[in-house]
Amino acid sequence: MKKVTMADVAKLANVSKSTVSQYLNKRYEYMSEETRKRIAQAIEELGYQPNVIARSLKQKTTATIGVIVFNMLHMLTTQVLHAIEEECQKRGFHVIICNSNDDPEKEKKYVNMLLAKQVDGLIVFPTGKNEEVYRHLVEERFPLVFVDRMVPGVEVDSVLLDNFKAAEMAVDYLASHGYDRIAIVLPPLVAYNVPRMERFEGFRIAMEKRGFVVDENNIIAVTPALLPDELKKRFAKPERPNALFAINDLTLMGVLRFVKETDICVPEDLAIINIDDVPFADIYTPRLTTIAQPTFSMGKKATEQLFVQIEQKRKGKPRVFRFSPILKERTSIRRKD
Amino acid sequence: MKKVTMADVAKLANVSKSTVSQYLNKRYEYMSEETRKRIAQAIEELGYQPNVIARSLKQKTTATIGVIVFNMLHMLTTQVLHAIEEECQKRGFHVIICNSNDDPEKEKKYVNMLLAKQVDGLIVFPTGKNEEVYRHLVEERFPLVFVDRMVPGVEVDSVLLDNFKAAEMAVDYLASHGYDRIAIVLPPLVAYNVPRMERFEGFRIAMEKRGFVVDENNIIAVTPALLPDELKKRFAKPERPNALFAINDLTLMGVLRFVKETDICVPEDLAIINIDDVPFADIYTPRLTTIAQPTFSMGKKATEQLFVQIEQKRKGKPRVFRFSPILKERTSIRRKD
DNA sequence: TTTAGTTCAGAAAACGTTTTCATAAACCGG
DNA sequence: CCGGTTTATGAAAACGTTTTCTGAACTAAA
Repeated sequence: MKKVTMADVAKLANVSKSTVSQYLNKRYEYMSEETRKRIAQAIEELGYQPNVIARSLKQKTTATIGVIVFNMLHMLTTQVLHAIEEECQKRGFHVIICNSNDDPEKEKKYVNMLLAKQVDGLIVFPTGKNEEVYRHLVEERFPLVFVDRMVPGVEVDSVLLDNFKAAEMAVDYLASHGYDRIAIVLPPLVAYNVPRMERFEGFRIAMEKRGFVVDENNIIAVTPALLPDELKKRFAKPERPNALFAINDLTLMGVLRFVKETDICVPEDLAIINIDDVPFADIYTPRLTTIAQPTFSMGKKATEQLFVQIEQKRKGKPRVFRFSPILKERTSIRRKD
Repeated sequence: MKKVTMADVAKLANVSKSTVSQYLNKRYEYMSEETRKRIAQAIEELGYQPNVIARSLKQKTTATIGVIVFNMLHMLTTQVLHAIEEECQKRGFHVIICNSNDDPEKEKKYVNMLLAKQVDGLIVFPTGKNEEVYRHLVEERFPLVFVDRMVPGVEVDSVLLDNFKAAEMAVDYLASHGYDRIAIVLPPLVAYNVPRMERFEGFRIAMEKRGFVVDENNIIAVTPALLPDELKKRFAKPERPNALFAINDLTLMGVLRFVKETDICVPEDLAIINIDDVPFADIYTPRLTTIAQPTFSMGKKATEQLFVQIEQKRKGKPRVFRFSPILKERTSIRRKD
């Protein structure tokens, strides 16, 4: 479709391409009112639109960043993405979004494709299983920030929830409301999933600090799909927990499904708290007390941090930004007397 | 960071750039085993990665499409986006995602920026208020498909829910379960929002077909935030509805909030059905009967259709693809005797 | 030996910008 | 009227590819 180029404009306006280029870049210093008019007119007349690709080639900058996420359907992702888009929009940047689907191979492929496409920076929700790839990026001092997860051996600016605090918050809130048999429910622990580990560790430590013992039986680490059954098994055993701490929204769903399939009353028989605010928290019965992540701030921060890297080729040591979780007090926990 | 170019490879391999280019494009026809080896070796040694921007400039194609959505946080958007990404991934294409936030000005700006960036096609969840922009695109025969909404005066391939059928489905399901005072709840009607209009029209027609009269009082058209109050007002009046049809997930939230704030029992006092499946439908009490959109298929179709346009510069008349809604029978409606 | 294909590979011209540098024209004070 | 500034513009070389064309070297047929 688009055919008209700068040369056409130049011809019509009776000036050289250089002059048109100057005009477009608003370098009006030494340009007569007259020429300016003629160029404006020519552009108008031809409906000229500069070709950004050509400009990119010359300038070695594309005003585009890449974002690779490991799960597009996750609420957290959506919300952080939203903030990233908004921040980029402000700066006239575009966002290419890629879904690694938690597959390291795909993630690797995407990193390379995006580099080939000359993106100016990368925000990654890392699978965690591509150490060499990440490391290569930092060696090349390529602008990069991690979100949600971080990767142990790799030093990169990272934006994360303060997972310890979140877990501690959960335990404290439950304990201070009189609950004493707290179980944690989470997907199986794996080393490369840092937040998961941290939440679990935070839980353990907070429990100990409170003088609670963490019964093996009260660590319910199983993939979400199997959760309802696993919980039923647990509740068939003695010393039932009277509170459940679900490590994220997905496990919360498992917990709620379990609750629904049994005749357990929340919060009378069982208190529930979880990390990740969910859209239905307010309309569920009982209203769900949750520990929200400040997703919007996190996305904003990640983008800002990426831009400081882009602008001033990385100065000091990479930093890890920990965001404070936010307790949303509702009614799935009630003072126990 | 990246410095090594085709010229470097050529030098090291002792061949010309042209030959390297041939190699990269796998045009091995007239290339000696020997040269091939040397080039491969040189590429390996230098860690060469082709610059896609340069290629794009020459080839006038970027292997990138743009997607402009009017609401990034909407579930439908997320899911369709997911499908789009997946389809593009298969074809080695990238997706630039832009959020117009239902602001026509932003949408227009984005269209132009994406064109300037030479994307190969555009999938738009249109605001509906940019007729000239859309029209310009179709005049230029630029590959374009609309999703979710369509735009009356503009002929473009569009992927939509069969909204009439969805509304009819709701009415029929309610009616066949013995409900006779059905109210529709929706945001205020506006002409540029086609699905909203269609759902409303579908509702009216289905009601008439069933011999129901649609009482003015049973058209609750108000912005979601005000819904709970508006519903309370309605329920203070006589001839209360015994069933509510919420036109989408957002209005459903309003309805549920209302329910929660009163002592109305679902489904005993009031049946609820809505368009858009929601993630908590299964764990809510009662489990929510919904009319789901086949979001994944819709995203897939949109992408496929875009690619037929990209490949064979649009042949016949644009088509509108209507996707059948899917009734998810749960328990927020129960046979009324 | 010449001729006519083959096989291979390089030179050079695009693609549409930006940017540097040169220089023409106009002005200006003495 | 003359050098020196200032003001305004253009020529041309990049940027890193792809692609077309040309031609060298080799082979096989005449």
